[in-house]
Amino acid sequence: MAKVLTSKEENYAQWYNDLVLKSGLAENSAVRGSMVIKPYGYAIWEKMKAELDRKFKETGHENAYFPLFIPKSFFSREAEHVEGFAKECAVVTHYRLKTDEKNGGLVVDPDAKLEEELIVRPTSETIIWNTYKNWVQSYRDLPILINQWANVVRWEMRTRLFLRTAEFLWQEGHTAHATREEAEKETMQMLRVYEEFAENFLAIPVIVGHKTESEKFAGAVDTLTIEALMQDGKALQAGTSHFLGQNFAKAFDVQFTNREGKLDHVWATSWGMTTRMIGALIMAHSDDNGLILPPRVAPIQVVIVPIYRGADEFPAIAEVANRIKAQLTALGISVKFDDRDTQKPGWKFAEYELKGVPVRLALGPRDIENGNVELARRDTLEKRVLPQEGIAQYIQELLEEIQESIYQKALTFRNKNTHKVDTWEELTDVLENKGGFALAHWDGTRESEDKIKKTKATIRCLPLNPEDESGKCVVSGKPSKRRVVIAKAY
RNA sequence: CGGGGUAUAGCGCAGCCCGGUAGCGCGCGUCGUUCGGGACGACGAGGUCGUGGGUUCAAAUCCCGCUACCCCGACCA
Repeated sequence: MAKVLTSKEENYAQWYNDLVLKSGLAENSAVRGSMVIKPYGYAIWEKMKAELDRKFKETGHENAYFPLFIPKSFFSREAEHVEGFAKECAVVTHYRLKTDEKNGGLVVDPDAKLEEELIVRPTSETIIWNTYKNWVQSYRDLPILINQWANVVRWEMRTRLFLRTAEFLWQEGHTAHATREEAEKETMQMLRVYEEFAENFLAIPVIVGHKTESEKFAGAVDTLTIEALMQDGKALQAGTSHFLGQNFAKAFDVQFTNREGKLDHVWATSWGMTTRMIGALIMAHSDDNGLILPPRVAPIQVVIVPIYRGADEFPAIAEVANRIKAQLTALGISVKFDDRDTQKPGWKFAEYELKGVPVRLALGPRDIENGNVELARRDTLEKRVLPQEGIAQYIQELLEEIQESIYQKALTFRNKNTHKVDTWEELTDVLENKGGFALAHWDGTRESEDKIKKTKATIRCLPLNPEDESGKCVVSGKPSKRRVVIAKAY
């Protein structure tokens, strides 16, 4: 088969880019740093949304929608928050265009300058807290448990499809609580939601933990993260959950009367997951033949490809194909019978491999004669000829097996690429030569962290539930009680 | 914002050094043979060579300006 992708061994970044374009997930748009998410890519996003949304509802949350534009003054109320986002904001300064009388064409009408500039939201904490202020008077109004599905804009210098685009889609949860404990519990609960989603739905094993002081979200007291390992040995932050303390409540003056009749500021959290997760999905599982999608997130779980010579051979094949399709559909499995006569079987095989469809069935005259069907697994590329009888049931179980097998493969990869290191030399060896996660002792100081950052790697997280183990910081040699995760990251 | 590069058909590129009226592969259309791993043949359609100026009998090609995009840094979900 003619390779359409660059090999990932040869050039991982090129492989990734090729794969996104050729599998039909997305393409670069005419707008700098933005992308067009094509129907197939969007279908994956919709499946992710549906699953997460279900989990959010289960945990008591509701969806709402807040404005795209945020007045600049809102933005500047929380000092760290401004600091963190100021350098990457798109700003609306005017509201009208006019015809240029000298040269023709359109120009911004200087008379239409806004009194106060509007920021295109890079995240919605400020506009939301400005709104919540009016919703909260008493402890009886709490908690507020709201999520929003939206687009946000961050004017990044360099962009990459799905991983870092100027505009991206995400969900952002923003909750308000009467007590610190409750807000902390919420932060942890949502982190666990993401963890479960990544591992069980996307089959991506993740390490959960706290960000360091310097890596946490601008304006947060504590940032929790899920960190995934990609096949090139780089880490990817795949979801975050922040405990915001009373920072935003104080900045936006959100107070309530508690049970004791005293005024207090509310406690806040925010948490988010983005279309970057699609990038993670691609880089965690796929190979040189294309995407490998875990069945739970695959928009098409089974494709049926007919093989026939003359048009007279087709009806008998179509009859069996449609029967199998109906049986699978009845089991809740999404099936496509690709009966186009404009592409040939070999072309279709390659195309669905590129698109990562977990199971492919091929039906030809030979199979019709023998009552068989050829089944091919995308993840292992293994092919088997099986009886048509009972095939739907078999596939239902097989899809579960594939889901698990993809997860196990990713887990094995991560374990193989996670190295305990005890000296600076061992750390730099992992970062420069081996790739993957380095587990190292760190003394907890900013100085040591900065020294680690000089290697272009970062402390990805301080894992939850670490094994207590005393050791010495790989930078300073000072005593440390536990290991942290260090890696180069996207 | 610093360094480098690119702009020629829907996509990927050659042509530029050495000026002479635009080419290749893929894709696309029609017809025929094919169809169990990205088929083959024949014919055909498709380009103001990013943009503005200059040099010249003549500019995709040489010179100057502008714009956009890409890559490497700093920043980031």
